[in-house]
Amino acid sequence: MLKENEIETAIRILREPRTRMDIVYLLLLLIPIGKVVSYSTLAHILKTTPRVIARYLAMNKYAPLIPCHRVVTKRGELGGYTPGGREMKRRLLRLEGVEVQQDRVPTHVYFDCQLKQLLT
DNA sequence: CGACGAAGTCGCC
DNA sequence: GGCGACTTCGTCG
Repeated sequence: MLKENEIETAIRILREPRTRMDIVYLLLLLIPIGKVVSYSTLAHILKTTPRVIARYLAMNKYAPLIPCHRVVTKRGELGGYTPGGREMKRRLLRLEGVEVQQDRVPTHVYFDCQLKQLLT
């Protein structure tokens, strides 16, 4: 169950995204359960670099309300996760049905192409 | 304002 | 598969 202030935050972001960070959060909400996207693609969409996307996600105080665990490396590695670390990230992904082996995700769970198409 | 450093990526070996 | 260079911008001084 969400806390009241979390709900308020979510609604605020949905109604009026104020920062580039908010935009990233909105994009994350488009990812279906069981799929992932790469830092690289998000960076491409926002015309910035993967490093910056990672920064935005790291600042995400609302995890896992904002599903930043669905963002992984372009080459199939898990990438980081701030509170809880890789352990937590792997667990969250598995809960959503993503098969993770040796901290890597298979290429067929990537949602990158569809996400780009949604935005054209 | 200037400097710092980070949840990545690419090219080279 | 490991290593170094490069990138961008929120935060801190």
